[in-house]
Amino acid sequence: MKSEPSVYGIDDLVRDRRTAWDGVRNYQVRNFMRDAMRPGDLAFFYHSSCPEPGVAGTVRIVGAARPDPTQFDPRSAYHDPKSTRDAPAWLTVEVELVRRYPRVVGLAELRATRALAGLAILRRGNRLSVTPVTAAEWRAIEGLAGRAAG
DNA sequence: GCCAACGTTGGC
DNA sequence: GCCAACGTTGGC
Repeated sequence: MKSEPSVYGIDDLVRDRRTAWDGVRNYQVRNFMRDAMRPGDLAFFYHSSCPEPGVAGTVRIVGAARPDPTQFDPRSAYHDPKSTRDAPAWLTVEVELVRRYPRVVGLAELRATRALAGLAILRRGNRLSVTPVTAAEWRAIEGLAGRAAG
């Protein structure tokens, strides 16, 4: 799950412990949250569009997808005037912090790891803010996170 | 700031 | 339904 740390980063989640993953305005990602994510599932927290892009930690999904309240809020940057409460266009899931990594596992390191050659987020042109991770990819990244940099 | 890539929009 | 224009994303 990608987020820009200048908007909401892992340190914000350390403070909040849990948060609504709101503001998703992409249909593929909405469907993924609705159909593929389940309470108890684990996910990586990825920092994007920042000086040090990479995996910053892990989170757990703690609730089923529900309508994203920000779509109804005219004051929100995520307001969607076309969406109605009868037929909400956008969903959010709740996540809680599992672990903040001692260091960010950087993009270059991810790319240099053979076990991550197929990682969705590394694919050219990938723009989805939520993408699937295989069990093997999960283990590989956790392994990198537990290792000293270099 | 640049650029590639992709999703969305809207005219036809 | 096609497709060009446009907006957004995200690494560099």
